[in-house]
Amino acid sequence: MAGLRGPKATDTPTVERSPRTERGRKTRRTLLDAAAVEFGERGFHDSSIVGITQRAGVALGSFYTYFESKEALFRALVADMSARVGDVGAAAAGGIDDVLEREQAVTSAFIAFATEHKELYRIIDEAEFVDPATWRAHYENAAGRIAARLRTGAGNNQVRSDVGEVEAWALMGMNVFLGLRFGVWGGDVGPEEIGRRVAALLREGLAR
Amino acid sequence: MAGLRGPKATDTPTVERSPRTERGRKTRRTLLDAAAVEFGERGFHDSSIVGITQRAGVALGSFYTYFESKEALFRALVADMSARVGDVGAAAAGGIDDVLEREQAVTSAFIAFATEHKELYRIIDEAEFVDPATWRAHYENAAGRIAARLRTGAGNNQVRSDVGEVEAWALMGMNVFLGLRFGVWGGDVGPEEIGRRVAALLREGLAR
Amino acid sequence: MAGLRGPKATDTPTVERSPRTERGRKTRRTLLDAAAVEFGERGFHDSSIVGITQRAGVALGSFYTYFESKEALFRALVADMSARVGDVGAAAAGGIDDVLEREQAVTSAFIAFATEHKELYRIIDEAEFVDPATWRAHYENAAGRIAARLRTGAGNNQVRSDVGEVEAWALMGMNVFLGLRFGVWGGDVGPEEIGRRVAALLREGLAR
Amino acid sequence: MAGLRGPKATDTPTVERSPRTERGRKTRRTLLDAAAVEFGERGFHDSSIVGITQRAGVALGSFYTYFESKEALFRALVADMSARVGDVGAAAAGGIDDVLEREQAVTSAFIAFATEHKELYRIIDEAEFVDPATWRAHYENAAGRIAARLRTGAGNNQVRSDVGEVEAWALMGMNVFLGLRFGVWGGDVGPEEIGRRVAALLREGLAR
DNA sequence: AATGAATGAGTGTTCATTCAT
DNA sequence: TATGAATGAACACTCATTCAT
Repeated sequence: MAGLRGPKATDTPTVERSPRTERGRKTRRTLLDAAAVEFGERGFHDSSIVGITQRAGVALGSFYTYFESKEALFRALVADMSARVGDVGAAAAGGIDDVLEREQAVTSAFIAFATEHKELYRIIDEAEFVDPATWRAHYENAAGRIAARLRTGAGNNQVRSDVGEVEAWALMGMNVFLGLRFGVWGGDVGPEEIGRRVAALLREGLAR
Repeated sequence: MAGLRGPKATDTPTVERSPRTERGRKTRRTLLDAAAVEFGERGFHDSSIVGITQRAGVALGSFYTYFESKEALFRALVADMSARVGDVGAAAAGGIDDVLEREQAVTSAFIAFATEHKELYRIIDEAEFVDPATWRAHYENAAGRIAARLRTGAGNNQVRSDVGEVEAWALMGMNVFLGLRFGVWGGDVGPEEIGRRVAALLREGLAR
Repeated sequence: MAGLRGPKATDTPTVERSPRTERGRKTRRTLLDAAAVEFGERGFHDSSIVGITQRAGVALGSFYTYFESKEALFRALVADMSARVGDVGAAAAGGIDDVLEREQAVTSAFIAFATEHKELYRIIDEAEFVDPATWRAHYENAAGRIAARLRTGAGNNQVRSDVGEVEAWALMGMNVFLGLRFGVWGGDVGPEEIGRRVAALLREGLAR
Repeated sequence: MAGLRGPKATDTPTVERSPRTERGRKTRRTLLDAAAVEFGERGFHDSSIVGITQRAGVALGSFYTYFESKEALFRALVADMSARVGDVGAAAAGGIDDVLEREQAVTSAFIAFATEHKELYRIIDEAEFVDPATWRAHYENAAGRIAARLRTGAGNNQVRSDVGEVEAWALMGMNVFLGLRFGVWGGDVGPEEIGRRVAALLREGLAR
């Protein structure tokens, strides 16, 4: 990422900055949580390290004991969020055999998660600009997981045999936008209802 | 938006600084085009006015003859993109009576447009952070147009009578993500095929 | 040079920052002079850009209109000083045929120059740490010029035929240290007298 | 020296923090050696306490058990180097009665020492900026020792009676620059040969 | 309209030093 | 003595914006 301010970077090899004591682990966690709030509220560029450390009740300099840079912190947060979203989906899907029921459960769970974590979108979305590679990987992985779930169904003769990557991306797009509209922004339609409607769409389309 | 730099910001409401002469109109256009490229390549924050004016072959100071601020320029670009996307949809939909055929045409047209304008997403997506109100309005409008199109169909008894906002957002999500995956990123599936598959999904769902 | 503070450097290619207007040229000169004083008084690391611009009566940001970095400014200054020392020597040597008379003139002129420009040593000496390549080149060039002058004499049978690089460096060392002791630090022995004594040493050694 | 960072600096006069145990003495030595390498490689300002303690395999905090500050450590190193250079000269001069033979021996020994200790110059030279008083004292002492040696010769009628401080500084300058050029930088002329040539210069000058 | 020099608030990062354990 | 987490002052550098010409 270009355009950062300040003088040259040193050649010093990047040393792992993992805390060695329990106290250290706690401080690192505090910083991560404060950062999630700050980034969620103000976005990456309008967030500042001072702001984050003040929120965390930690000295400015302590930040660099735990993270290499503002970007590195952001990346850590994106990875965290990405993994949590994946977990939510996996948990919701677990143990359901019917493809469409399964997707209904995943959609509902995801909407619920977005409702609870309004900062999710601000962080994942901004990764497009701050850490494009990770951002792209996030969606490719998610689409891959959806495709895999659908394929399981295809093997079982539950969905049309030509269902593939296009449908996976379509389904992901639905979930993401419904999560934005009815999760993050809020509204009168709840996660359950959204799940049901997506499932209906997948089951029979929109046609009368 | 916080975090702006530089001398006092005026509170004067943004009046379009419209050029009076032909030469002026040309300069303004040059700047807009340069900005689209710069923002598309580097994002809002890593783009600079100097960069844009250099690309445009215009003196730094001249920028402020045409735009009130960096943000104002960005807003102009977002509005432009947003309108063009709307136009593309309207043009594609025009004159088609069958709901699903119509959506198929819109999807194909949109994917084709995204393929041609890779900077589209970088600009619309970043509006979430630079100009959230406009960004939200962009999607609300788009969803509204989709809902209206579907409703036309509902009135005609072509789609289920309970199809509403949820389905509109779902459809918009599909289009957006398919445009990203198969338009911007590129791939072996063309706009026509994508349109056909979305239409199939809308027509009969995924179930066998 | 490692260890500078601040974020990453941009990839932006180094554009020449030469002033295009007369006003600009004047500002650049003001900055250079202020820098010579600041670096001379406090050394490179304890000098600050704010300090330099304040001395120059110029805004902080203006600095970067003329110099790429603190280091670049320092390099410019070293080059300037180095060239001036060379000029002083050349001017003093010009037109004198006798080798030893010539060196006497150079030594006197150099001591006088050092007396007038106390910041000379602080700047050249610190280049060893800030810009080692230039620093080394400075001395290699100076030694080369001395060797050339002596060789002229050797060709004329004025000095021993085995006089070479070793003697050039020895002579340079004398001049530098005498310039420090009797020029910069000051004292009761003037440039003329120093020149005479060095010439005496070169003419007949120290032996009785 | 200005520009120090970190929490309040004590004004307590520098008391040597001498280790009480054998283990402590060893740690202190390790730190000194690591510092000589680090300062030699990177210079004072680009060296860091973390870097030094890491090289030494010692915890950061332990540093302050042995040295009051980064500067105090540097001063200790300068003093050490300065003393060693003096010892080398004294050892080389010991027992030689003839003035010029004696200086020849000193020069050769010094060049050899510089060849072996490339960090010598980086440390002494940087003292000009970090600890100017010590730096000046170092050269004044060295010049004083040379003057004393020459005076012994003058008393013995071996050198001209007017030989004094100027000649001492001239000789010191030769040695220092020859040590840099042929010792630290290296080259094809060895210490012995350098000594011989300096002696020749002192004995009869350069004139044919 | 055009030019480009001038302005200065803002911020990421470094690192010597302190201190609780 | 040893450890390593915590502290915060200091500073180089960026760039949107203004303004004299």
